[in-house]
Amino acid sequence: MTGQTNAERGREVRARLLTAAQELIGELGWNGVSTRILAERAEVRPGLVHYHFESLQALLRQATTEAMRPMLDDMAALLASVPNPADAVESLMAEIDRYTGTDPASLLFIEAYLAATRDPILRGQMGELVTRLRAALTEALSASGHPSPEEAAIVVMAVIDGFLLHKGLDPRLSAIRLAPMLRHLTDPNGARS
Amino acid sequence: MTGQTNAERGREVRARLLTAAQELIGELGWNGVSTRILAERAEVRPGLVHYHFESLQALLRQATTEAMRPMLDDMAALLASVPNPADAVESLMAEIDRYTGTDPASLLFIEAYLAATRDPILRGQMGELVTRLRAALTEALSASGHPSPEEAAIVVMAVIDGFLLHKGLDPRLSAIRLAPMLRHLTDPNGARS
DNA sequence: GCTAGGGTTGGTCATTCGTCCAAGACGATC
DNA sequence: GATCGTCTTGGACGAATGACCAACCCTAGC
Repeated sequence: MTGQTNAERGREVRARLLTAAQELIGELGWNGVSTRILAERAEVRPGLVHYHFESLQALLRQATTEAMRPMLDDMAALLASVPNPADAVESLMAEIDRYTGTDPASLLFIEAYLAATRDPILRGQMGELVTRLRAALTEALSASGHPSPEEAAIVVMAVIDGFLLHKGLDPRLSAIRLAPMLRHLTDPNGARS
Repeated sequence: MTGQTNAERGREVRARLLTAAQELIGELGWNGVSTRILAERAEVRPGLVHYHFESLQALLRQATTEAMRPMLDDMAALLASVPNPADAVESLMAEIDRYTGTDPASLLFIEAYLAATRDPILRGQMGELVTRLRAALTEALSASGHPSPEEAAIVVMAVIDGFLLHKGLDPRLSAIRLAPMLRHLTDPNGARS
């Protein structure tokens, strides 16, 4: 049918399985994703799962990190594109309002945090990603003259994930409404004791 | 052996199953708790699970709300016991440092948020509990003259859960270090734009 | 003393699970 | 056009799952 080579089809199956996993982790939960459901969503035979991946856990791990990395990289890029990190945080909050807290993308992140507490390998990979973004935010806050950049970075990152958690329970919550408070927190002139 | 009446033993079995569920949800994840593992932890025969509870989901729901309610009530009581809500928030942050983010108690909460996005009944019950605490915090902040009490309450609650999420990834994180920032956020004199 | 009813037991039911594997299919290389 | 390596298929394996049930135990109340 299509002029695909043998190896190309293999790569595509890999990709389909990974994106299917990214969707299903959010929809069914980390432990709710089975090899057969995964294969069905990817429109692939169940046997292929263990041909392309060492185990189901390994597949879920890879799907998670491959979903998180570009997202966090985008945030870091946003941070580097504006002179004042407080502006980056504000546009980040606006971005967050496009998620409901019950969509697969949001839930994938939360599920990943939980799975990381039970999977040392995943914990290492995620820890590196998250720590790197937090370090970038700390750096930016420090450069803008913030008196306690590391603490502010921790708070901002905690607010983002915690807010999504709560928005899943109450969809009426709005992130952009919190922007003034966070600006206050991240602005060098506002966070003095 | 013991002078237990028939109904007393039934009540005890119920209680044992509920506390076992509270432990296991955090240890294995919401979907990782099975009737047999649950019964084993509670030192009870597997058949009793479906005698005392309508379904496994119903058991997990009840275990979750019964664990959350006293915890949130304690927070509300702490809030009511001091004149300045900023003081309550600070001692709350000190309390949080007693959790590692990987202990069953912390993880039970996070798992519950996730499960609530897939179980409308649980969502309703948890939503009520969380909304009530947030309302109490909003009220207290408002009474202390905070310019935007609701937003500050949302941020504080998000920070708490989000911080636990991140602490699971990086145990070195310290909550009490964030106290000055949150005091700034919750103090009526510090949060003016 | 006897009976009614809540509590308990041990087991069964059909499904689903993760993992594995022999056999076949396919495209690239010589 | 034969051969090689990669990819794919369909099925199998033992183990675990949620739910259910008839039979049994025990105590409270008559």
